[in-house]
Amino acid sequence: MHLICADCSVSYEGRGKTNISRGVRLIVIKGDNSVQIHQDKDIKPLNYMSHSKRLDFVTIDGVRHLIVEAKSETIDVTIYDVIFEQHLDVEDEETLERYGTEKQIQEWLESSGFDLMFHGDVDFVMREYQTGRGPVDVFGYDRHDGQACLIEVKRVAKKSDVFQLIRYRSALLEHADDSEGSFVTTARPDALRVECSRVQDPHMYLVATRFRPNVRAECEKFGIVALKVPKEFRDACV
Amino acid sequence: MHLICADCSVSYEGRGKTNISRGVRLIVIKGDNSVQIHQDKDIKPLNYMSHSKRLDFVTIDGVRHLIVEAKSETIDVTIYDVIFEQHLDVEDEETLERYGTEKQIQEWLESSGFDLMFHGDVDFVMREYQTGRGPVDVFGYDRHDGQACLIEVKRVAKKSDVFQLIRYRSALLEHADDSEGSFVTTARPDALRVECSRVQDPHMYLVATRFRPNVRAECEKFGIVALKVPKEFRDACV
DNA sequence: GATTGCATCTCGTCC
DNA sequence: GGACGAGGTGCAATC
Repeated sequence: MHLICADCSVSYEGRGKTNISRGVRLIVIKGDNSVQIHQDKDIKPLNYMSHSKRLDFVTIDGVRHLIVEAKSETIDVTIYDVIFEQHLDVEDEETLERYGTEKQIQEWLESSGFDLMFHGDVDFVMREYQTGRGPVDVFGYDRHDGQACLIEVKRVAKKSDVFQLIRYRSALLEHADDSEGSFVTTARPDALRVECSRVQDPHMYLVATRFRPNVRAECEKFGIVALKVPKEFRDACV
Repeated sequence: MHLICADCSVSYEGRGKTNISRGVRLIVIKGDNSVQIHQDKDIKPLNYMSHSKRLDFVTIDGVRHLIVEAKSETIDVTIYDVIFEQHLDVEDEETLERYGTEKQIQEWLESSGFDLMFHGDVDFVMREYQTGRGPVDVFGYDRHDGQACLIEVKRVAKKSDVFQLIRYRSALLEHADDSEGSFVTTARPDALRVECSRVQDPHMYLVATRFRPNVRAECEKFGIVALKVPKEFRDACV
């Protein structure tokens, strides 16, 4: 890792186009050739480049430049004065362990949380079921009336997730008109089938650890059941 | 700005939950009390905190900890060994100037680009018109048939933008059923009106500097006109 | 290599 | 302070 604190100006051109005039910033050049230029505030760097092809220090008209180039992108750092410079040996093979992600909620539902979540009313069928207008996170069916259950899983539920569920529902109904036989089978050895004739009014569920304000109300408006992930999940996440 | 290169382990709990075991990393503490912990790869920090309320170095059982706390979030950095430490005076008031943003495309359309973009077929009415299911970026009306024009502006057009336009269209049609008089007026001094009776089949436009693959095809399927922002805009962006 | 969708998204902006 | 949406989003998983 190469740290430079310098009085510099930066210009970028590529996917977008930016300029910053002269100022003192921290330049971090990492072992993977990624570069980031930080101000003394915010998490995000002012400028950056993740997969640079070239990385050169050149001198133009007696002024030092750091030129970072990638496929169709360039950063030009004009370095007027170096205040501090340091090379560091930062060896670290560890990877971040995450808990409580959306994927883990889905896995927990599939492996053990389903009955707790739906009180035994819904059977798990499969994940990532293709509705015809994008895949719904979890597909189930109702034990009582045999209706299809569209279950969207989110860490934080937003209003747009409500609309997404509605889109899935209408796509499913369109699909039901077209096809003759039954939905879904491959995911389970027992070839659980949901008869098309019974997919007249798919149930919709929005499962999340947190609901943004108004989202529960929005759910109610469209007949979507909003369910909070119980603490049993969090406990299962070590 | 406070830089520490240290052998450390990090645990975070709050919005999510993460752990990283021992390794050598760079810790950056900025003047706004934000903290980030970097490996020697990637742009994004391994862990971070943007608006911390407290920031303490404490010693527990002879081991130094950096505790960073925000409202319902905590990072605990266990510091086993400091390899390098430095305080830097990074003063920089400059802000990033961006060019070619979505907002700038909208402004360019409104101020001068509209006729170039729509060949004089569409009149500009207003920006951020409320369709009833979210605001469309630009609202216009067709000079020839008087139909409402829903114009979505994107830097990069994705498939979901197509669906968004369709949602706006159906919301507009619902709205047209409900109301009696006319749409929109306040934005222009000449009180340009679009009669409800004429909003039977709103035109849809997707304006972007770049289209993801398949998006143009998707537009065609739903009768949306896909328009590329001309180079005149980029020239106007200095 | 291109695409898709999550994220402790971050960050501005507008209410 | 919350909500909403853009982003040079970054990044991993998937095809």
